[in-house]
Amino acid sequence: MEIILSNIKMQVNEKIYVKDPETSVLGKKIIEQSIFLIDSIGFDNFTFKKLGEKIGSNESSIYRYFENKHKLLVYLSSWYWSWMEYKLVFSTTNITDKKEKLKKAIRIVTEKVTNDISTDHINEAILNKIIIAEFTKTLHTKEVDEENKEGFFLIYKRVINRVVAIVKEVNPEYPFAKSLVSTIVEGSLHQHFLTDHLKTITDCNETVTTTQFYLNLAENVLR
Amino acid sequence: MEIILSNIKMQVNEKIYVKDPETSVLGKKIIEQSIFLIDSIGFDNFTFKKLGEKIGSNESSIYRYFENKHKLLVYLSSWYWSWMEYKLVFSTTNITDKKEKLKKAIRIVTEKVTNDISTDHINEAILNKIIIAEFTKTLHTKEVDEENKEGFFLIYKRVINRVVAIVKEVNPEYPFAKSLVSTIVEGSLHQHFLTDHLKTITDCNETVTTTQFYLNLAENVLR
DNA sequence: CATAATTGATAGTATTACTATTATATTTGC
DNA sequence: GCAAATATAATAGTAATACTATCAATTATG
Repeated sequence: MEIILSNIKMQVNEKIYVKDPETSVLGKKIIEQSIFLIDSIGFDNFTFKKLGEKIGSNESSIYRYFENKHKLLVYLSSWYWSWMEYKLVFSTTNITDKKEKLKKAIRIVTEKVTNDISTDHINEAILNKIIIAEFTKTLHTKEVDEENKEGFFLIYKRVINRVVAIVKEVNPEYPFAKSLVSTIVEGSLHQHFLTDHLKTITDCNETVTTTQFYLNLAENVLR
Repeated sequence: MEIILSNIKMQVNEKIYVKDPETSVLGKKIIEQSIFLIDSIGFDNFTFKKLGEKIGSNESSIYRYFENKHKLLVYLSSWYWSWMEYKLVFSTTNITDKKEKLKKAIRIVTEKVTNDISTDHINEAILNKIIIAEFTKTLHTKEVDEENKEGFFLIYKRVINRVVAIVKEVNPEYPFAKSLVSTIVEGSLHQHFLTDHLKTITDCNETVTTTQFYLNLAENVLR
């Protein structure tokens, strides 16, 4: 994974940013450091002013890249799902056994990310922590419908539908493929969150993983 | 349901509010109208000033009931889950068949709420809409752990664990009862959200319901 | 009816979420 | 290598948010 992705640019919808952060040093610094800052203080407490101080730049310079912090979070999320799609496609294409293919796909989308150093300025492990803690906020706004029309969530939906296609190969008769996969993808983020914060309502931990739970679930549902 | 609950006060943790809104006319007005206002403009755009204008009261008066809008949302959520617990207990206690009991429980926690007029000043159908759109925000904060220690999410966790107990009656061998139920409860809110906003990644709609999907899921997983 | 408690009105602070302007630095194209 | 274009920094300013404090007016209760 490390070597393969190092030179590939993740595709992110142009409407999400004012100026593409990948095209300049400052832009990359904004992305790199916003990940650390959001992880440490939480998205609600995160402001462009604080980020500016952290990277030694002016608040107004950051506004030239992103309209507001919500769009920045949408950008980070899009990047994450784009990266996830890559991992998914790359590690499932050559598997001929349908069940094995699905197992691999579920592993990819439900496993916690540990240090994958595939890209220079983005720490995927910490970005994964942000997605677990904050991704839901990109969707739960009054503007979802408009932003969905603009294509802000396209990559996320594409990841889901790629897994749906694999599910349908395994069991074409199962009538809830989409709901099953969206439940697995969103649910695994939730289970990771519960493992970290509300342990009394989850069975997942370091030994029994979220991935095991969903592998078992999918197998039972699709047999 | 209507008659039974009309005189029962939902239990909400005292630490959530400054002054119990159930003890005064203004308090009840705050609860009643905040539900309508959050539903119409969204929680992110909701402010105590706007609520004050709506109910013809001063902003500062609202602060005497709730420290901030986050606590108000936690209050509404607690009330909701307390009400859900009531419905759950009431409609499952006399069912002797274990599988039927579980089916009923899943129906209760996954069905969309349509006009249940059990309480005078709280519109449960609209509160259910708020829970679908905003409940996740009560958990996804930097203060989750402290608030969890204070008992802010006790009722929610209790609802989950009541269903877990029923699951264990049906199949004591199944090793992921907690994760299954937390996935169903949280996942059903998510599926309702997808039905409303991201239809391409769900199978649930008016004819094929979220409830049917989860009934099918639970049956397959626990057989 | 007096006292206590509640609510309303006003004012004020710090922070957030921006926008606009201008000066300075850095790139790039010729 | 220099001029022109572009990017960034610094400063200032506005409106809204998220409160807190004070005091007067109203309402409840013993």
